[in-house]
Amino acid sequence: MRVRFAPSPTGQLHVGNARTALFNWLLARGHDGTFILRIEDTDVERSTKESEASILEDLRWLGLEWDEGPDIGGGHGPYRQSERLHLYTSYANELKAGGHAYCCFCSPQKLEAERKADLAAGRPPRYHGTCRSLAPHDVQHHLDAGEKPVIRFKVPEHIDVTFRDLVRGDVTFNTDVIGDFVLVRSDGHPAYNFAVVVDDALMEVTHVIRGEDHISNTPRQVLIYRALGFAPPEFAHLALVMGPDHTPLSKRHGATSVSEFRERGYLPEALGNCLALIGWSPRSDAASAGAADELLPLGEMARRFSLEHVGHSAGIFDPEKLAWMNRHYMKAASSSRIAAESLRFFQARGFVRRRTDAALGYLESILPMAVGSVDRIEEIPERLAFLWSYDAAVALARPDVAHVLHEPGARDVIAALATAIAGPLLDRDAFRSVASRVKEQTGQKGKALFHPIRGAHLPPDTTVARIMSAAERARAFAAVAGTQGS
RNA sequence: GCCGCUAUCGUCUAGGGGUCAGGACACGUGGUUCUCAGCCACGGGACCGGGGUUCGAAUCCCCGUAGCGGUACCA
Repeated sequence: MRVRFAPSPTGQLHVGNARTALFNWLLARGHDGTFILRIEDTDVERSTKESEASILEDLRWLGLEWDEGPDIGGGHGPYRQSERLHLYTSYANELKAGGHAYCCFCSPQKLEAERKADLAAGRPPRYHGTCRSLAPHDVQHHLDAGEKPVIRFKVPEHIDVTFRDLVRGDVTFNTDVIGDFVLVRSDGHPAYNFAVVVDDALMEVTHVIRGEDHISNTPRQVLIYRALGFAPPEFAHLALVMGPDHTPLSKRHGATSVSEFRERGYLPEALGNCLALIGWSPRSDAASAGAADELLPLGEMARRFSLEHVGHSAGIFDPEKLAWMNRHYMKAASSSRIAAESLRFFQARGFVRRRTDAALGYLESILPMAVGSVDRIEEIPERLAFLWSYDAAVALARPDVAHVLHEPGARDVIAALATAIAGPLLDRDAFRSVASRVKEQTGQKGKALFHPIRGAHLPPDTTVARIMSAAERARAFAAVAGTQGS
């Protein structure tokens, strides 16, 4: 089995594409197959080296290593379409010689006019075939005049083209709705449908797993396979990933690229796991299912992955579920790893100046206070900011704290706390006794008791009690109580 | 417009002619003397609509409807 992920380097790796890459990877790894990375950079206008580099980086970050690709080579290279131009030219000539393709000199303006006319008349807009049967000497005439032709594929008329889709079953299109499409652009670069076929055939790709947006391209590609005498691969089209409003996931919905998620402090295993679950379900035994069945490392997913269990309908990306998974994986990760990952965020906050063993060691020691109560690594410094400075006014200004302090009885608790706490520095046990004294005095318990206590602190952790001086605490709590009185 | 794909809780989904339609996230309630988180328990919550086939349809078929995709010298 040979599968490939073929991004075009025109921007950052989108999570939807990352999911496509993931499914390809899972299938290859689960079947002892080969995962190929191919760069589709035939759109010279939009392709950039920077995009290519960032896509490779993001794939590696996700743990989706490839066996053949532009940076590591392989037996079927080169792996950038821009380096395979001679191949497309050669096969285009073969197609022309075989009567499957022809030169077209129609101007973009003429084509656009035809399109509009078709639409206005309620016909499917398609190429009218003006140059389809141009005599050789006419072609030569245009060429001599310096015109740059495109090469079009001669689509057989009135036939059904059926291909098997491993996710959806047989899909049929009639060629009546397919006009003679462009194989090679006037600048000599191959168009997508042509390049994929040549590459997939030459790279001996056995399973083409890609987004559903390619489903209607597939009959064109099948036609090219046939004309070239190649056996088409198996196809599998994945339903797209949408935003909460059921429109394609885009910037409007927040983060959409893998690098954005990385920058925001998500762990790769969380993103990968979450993406895999959109459209794929590892479970088969519903009765014994539980959360643990969804929390799977890449290897385990690969072992269980199967296209038969891939859904047919579009899925909505759920940030809440990602957050849940990220919390899970942050807790599962070693504190040294989280320390290393969080360092840059502490640096951004100005809490840590440079990366030293001592700094890392310190972070590691304080991390447990935050991990488990934040969704993302990026939020950790915020959570631990009190270690660098404590300001009662700031604490009181927090919306969540203000809310807590308006709960019934909160004021009494704070007032009691302000007096009860004015003792020596608290340790865990001392804090406990203070808490129970306040409890007795106010008659509050549970949330009603601890919410205000925690609210008065910033951030919510007992460690504050050890770090703040008694004077600071008394002042802070008195300030809180005073606020309540006003 | 035309062609194609799709349709189970708010979301991701399991299932698939006879089930109490299962799970996860989120949500609600209670428990947990350090809130939040976590953990535990409990709870509310779904088969797009209409026909047909059948003893029986959420499941099969058809038609609608809706969403998405395509209809490029973008991929």
